[in-house]
Amino acid sequence: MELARCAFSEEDMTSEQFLSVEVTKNNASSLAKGIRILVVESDPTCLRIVSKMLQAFGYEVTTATRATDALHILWEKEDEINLIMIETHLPDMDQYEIIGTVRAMSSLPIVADNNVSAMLGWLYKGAALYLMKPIVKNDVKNLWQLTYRKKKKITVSSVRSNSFHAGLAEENASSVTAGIPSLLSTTGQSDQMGKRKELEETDIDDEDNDNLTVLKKPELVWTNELHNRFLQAIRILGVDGAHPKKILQHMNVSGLKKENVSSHLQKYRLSLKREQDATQKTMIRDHHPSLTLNLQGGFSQFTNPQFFMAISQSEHTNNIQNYLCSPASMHSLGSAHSLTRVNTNYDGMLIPSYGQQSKQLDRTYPNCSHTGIGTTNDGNFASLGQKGNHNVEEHLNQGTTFSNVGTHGPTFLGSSQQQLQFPLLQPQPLPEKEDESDIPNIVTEARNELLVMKNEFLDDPNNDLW
DNA sequence: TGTCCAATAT
DNA sequence: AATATTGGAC
Repeated sequence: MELARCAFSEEDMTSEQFLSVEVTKNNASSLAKGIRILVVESDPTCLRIVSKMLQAFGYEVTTATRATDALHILWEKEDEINLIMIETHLPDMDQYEIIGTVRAMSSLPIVADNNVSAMLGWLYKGAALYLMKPIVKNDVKNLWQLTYRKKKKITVSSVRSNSFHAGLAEENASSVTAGIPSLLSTTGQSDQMGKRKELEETDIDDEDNDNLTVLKKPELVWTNELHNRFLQAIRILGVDGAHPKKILQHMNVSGLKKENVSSHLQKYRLSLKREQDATQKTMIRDHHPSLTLNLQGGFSQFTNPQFFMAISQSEHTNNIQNYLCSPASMHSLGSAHSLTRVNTNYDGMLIPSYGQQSKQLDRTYPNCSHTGIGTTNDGNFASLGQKGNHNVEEHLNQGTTFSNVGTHGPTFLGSSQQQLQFPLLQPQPLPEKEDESDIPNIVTEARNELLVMKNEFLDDPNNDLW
């Protein structure tokens, strides 16, 4: 199940077991989708292994076993390729000749691999990244990031799994990150850990050593606000008509995806069923089988502890957690994602709202709503389809229809970071100016940065996840 | 094609 | 436990 380590070393190469590893889609990163890598590798077995490894992450692969083939492919269809991965010592061409040629033909990022001997030379000649054999999965996991930097100068970076961090840290520091130190300290442990780990882990297989938080997008948290909307939608649609798509529409929450609803719905139905069963048993036991019916069409969910529970403290905590933990760590390659922002809102929310009484919570919401950074203003982003890339918090659209339903002002969607800003559907009287003045420059900076980043990073239509 | 949903993965 | 993802049925 687990994607096995793939290796180039001689021992490993002979072990066919690597080739029999089952690759499931769960292993694949959606970020890698649509990215085609030209793999140039003289050893067929290596080629096979690497291809498989790449594909496991969702990359598309084009292969070549000779330098000449590679050049040919590059010549013919460079536009279909997003990245070149190339063995440094190909039999049919001098190593520096080939990188020189490739570099001259194309500006695609080059990832080289082999032993340490050629590393400096290749980096100097323009390789974006140098991987040491044996290559492990983490080496390859985030290659997609390189493809988003076409327009930038190629940063020299090197070696092994940590290479992403190593090479790119500088850039980060210089640009965006600088303004927002506090945040990074929360999220960006990886930079500091780097050196320590390097010493200890050296060559040991780094299992799932995910410093690369990068790929993980925070889970949606079904806050009570969200859940209430969900319930309300079901109430309106009726139990039978309540399908994910419609529920989604009725909930009218920006950034919420159908999958989110589906998943929640599944859980919801389970809970319904559980309760139904329970009641049935009770009835049977009590010899009142006829009463069983009521539950089906009714709103029995309200009696279910899981789904009824109106308010809990957890919501606030979750929101906050999502914020602080969310991948500011994107630092690996892009500058942009370091922008996670901290708002006075959240600080404010954090402390007081933890009371056990529900009413208190209600009161805290209005606060958030106007302190909140709320919306992303650029409508452009909607065009990104499902993958918005905002670091800007999103808030619930205030459903005009349901505003009476226990909703007290806008709520922030838990996993704001990579959520798309859907066009706002309802009147949104935002005191934007107020917001901006409340929030220090950081936010403004962040917004600007966001724009920059949008161009650099998000322009790519293949961008799948953010 | 897209939606839905049960099963399964994380 | 909660949420996300997958793959098959429609």
